[in-house]
Amino acid sequence: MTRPFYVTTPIYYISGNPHIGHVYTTVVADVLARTARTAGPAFFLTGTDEHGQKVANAAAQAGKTPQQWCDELVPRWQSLFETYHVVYDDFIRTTQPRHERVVQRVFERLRENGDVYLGKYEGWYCVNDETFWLESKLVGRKCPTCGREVQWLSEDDWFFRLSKYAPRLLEHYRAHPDWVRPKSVYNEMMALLEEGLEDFSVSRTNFDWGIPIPGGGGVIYVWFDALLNYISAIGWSVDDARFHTYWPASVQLVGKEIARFHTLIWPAVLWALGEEAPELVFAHGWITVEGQKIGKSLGNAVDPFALAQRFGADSLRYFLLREAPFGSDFSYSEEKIAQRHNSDLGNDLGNLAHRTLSMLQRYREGIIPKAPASTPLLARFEDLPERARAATLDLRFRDALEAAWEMVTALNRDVEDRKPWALHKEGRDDELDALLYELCEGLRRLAILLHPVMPERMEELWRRLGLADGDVAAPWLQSLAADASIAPGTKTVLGDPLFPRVEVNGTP
RNA sequence: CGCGGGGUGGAGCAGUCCGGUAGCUCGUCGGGCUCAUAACCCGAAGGUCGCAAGUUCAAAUCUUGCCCCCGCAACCA
Repeated sequence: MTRPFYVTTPIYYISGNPHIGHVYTTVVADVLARTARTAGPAFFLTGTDEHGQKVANAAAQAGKTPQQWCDELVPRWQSLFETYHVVYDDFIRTTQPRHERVVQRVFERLRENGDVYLGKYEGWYCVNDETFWLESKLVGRKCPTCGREVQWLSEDDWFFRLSKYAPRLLEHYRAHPDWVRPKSVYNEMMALLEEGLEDFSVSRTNFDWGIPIPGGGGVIYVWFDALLNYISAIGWSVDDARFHTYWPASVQLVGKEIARFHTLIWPAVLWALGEEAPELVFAHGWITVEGQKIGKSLGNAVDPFALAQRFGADSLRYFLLREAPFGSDFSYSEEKIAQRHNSDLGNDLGNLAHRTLSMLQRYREGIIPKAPASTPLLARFEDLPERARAATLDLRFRDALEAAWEMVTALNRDVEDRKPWALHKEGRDDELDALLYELCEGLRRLAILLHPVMPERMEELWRRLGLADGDVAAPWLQSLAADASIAPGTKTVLGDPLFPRVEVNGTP
C-alpha cells in the first residue's frame, strides 16, 4: 500500500476578500490531489488563518468581534473554492479548538525542552504591519512598508531557538537539493541560511486575538500558530497513527513571499518536536496584472467569482496551469484567458469533441460503431497518461498539458487526413467506423486525462460520450486498461459546444 | 558592495544546469478542406537570443565587465 499523498495550501489570512491568487494555489493543490488519486489515496488540506492584530482591527472597524468577523468571512472562501470545483478533504480554521489545543501543546513541549525560552524584545514596531524594524530600515521614523509612524516597544517575549537548528538546516539543504523548489527559491533560502539565523519571538502581549500562551503572558505569534495547522489537522499528539499515515507531507504549496517561513522556520519547529520536515515545499510565483503585483492597495484585484462567471471555472483552472511554467511569475489579463479559452479549449479540444460527436450523429445516429482491429494513433499515445501524471506530480503542469494537447492535435489532423465526409460519400463504411471509433476512444482518454484539471467540463464530455457517471475519476489502471475502451453500441449525445467562444474585446 | 529573478522574431514564453541546425502559442500572409464553435489541416514571412570583451573548431548556452526591468527584505498566494 502506497502512503497517501498529502498536499497542503497555505491557510489564508482572512483580513479581506479572496482574490485570484488564492484560487491559484488552491486549484493547483486540487489538481495534485485529484491526480494523485488516480493512482492511490490522497489527502488535501486547506483552511484559514484567523488570528493576529490585523484581523482584530478589521473586525473592530466593522463593529464585530474577531470571531464573528471570521465566521462571516469563512463561508465566502469556501464558496469560492466550490465555485472552482475544488474538493478538499479538510478545511482547518486556526480558531477551532482542535487546532488551538495542539498549538498550546506544542508551545508547552518546546518550553519544556528549552527550544522556547523567555527573553526581551525591543524595537521599533509598526502596528499596521505587525512588524519590528531595525532603526536603519526606518524611513524618517516611519515604517518602510506602509509609511505609518512606528513606536518603540519593549516587552518580555518567548523566543524560539531557531539559531540552534541552523547547522541541521544547512545539512538538510545540502543533502536534499530538491526539497525546496523552484531552484531560485532554494538558492535564496540557502543564501539566507549562510548569513545565519536568529532566534525569533513567538509571543505577543500588545493585543489578545490569538491563542493564549499556556500559563499566561500574552498570545502566541500568529505565524507560529498558523504553521502548525499542517500537523494539527491530521492529529498530531491526538491520534498518532493517523498523523503518521500522512506526515511528512508530500507537497506543501506556498507563495514565494512566505517561503522562508516554510523552508527555514517550519522544518526547525518540526525537528524541535521530533518530527520530519516535509518532503517538498514548492514556492510558486505570483500572478501579476500588466507586470504589477495584485493587491488591494493597487486597486487591481479582480473578483474571482466574476471571472468564473465569464469564462467558466474550468477554463480558469486550465489557464492557471497552462499559461506559465509553475514557479515563475506570470502576467494575467482577461485577453490572455480569452485567448487560451478560445484557441486551446474552444478550437482544439472543444471543436474536436463537437465535430466528432456531430459526425457520429450524422453518419451513425450517435451510436459508437464497432471497434477497429488496430488504432495506430491511439497506440502512439499509449504512454501519454503516465507521462502526464508524472509531469503533474512533479508540478510541471504546463508540460503535462502540452503533452495532452499533442494528442488533441494528432486527432484533429487525423480527421483531415482520413476525410470522413469523403468516406461516407463513397460508402467506405469500415474505414469510417474505424475512424469514428478512434476519435471517440481518444476523447474518452482525454476526458480521463484532463479530468483533474477540468473536472466539470470533462464530466460533461464523459456524459456526452454516453459513459457512466463517476467513472471518469476512476483509478487509471482501471479506466485505461485495454478492455476498458468505449463499447460499440454506446449512445452518445451531441449537445452544445463544451467551450463556447468568448469575445476577446469588450473587456468590462 | 543586502538577497534574488529576468532582458530570445509583432505579443507572450521555452531552450541556458550537461556549448554544436533557435522551438512553442497567438498574431500576419498564402493555400487546402467542409464533419465542426468563421472552427480544422498544410505552407510562408519574420530573430546578428540586452551591450562589450574573452574561452572554444563551435556560445542564446561557459567566464568577466556594463546597461536596463522586476521581485523579496517577519505575517496581501
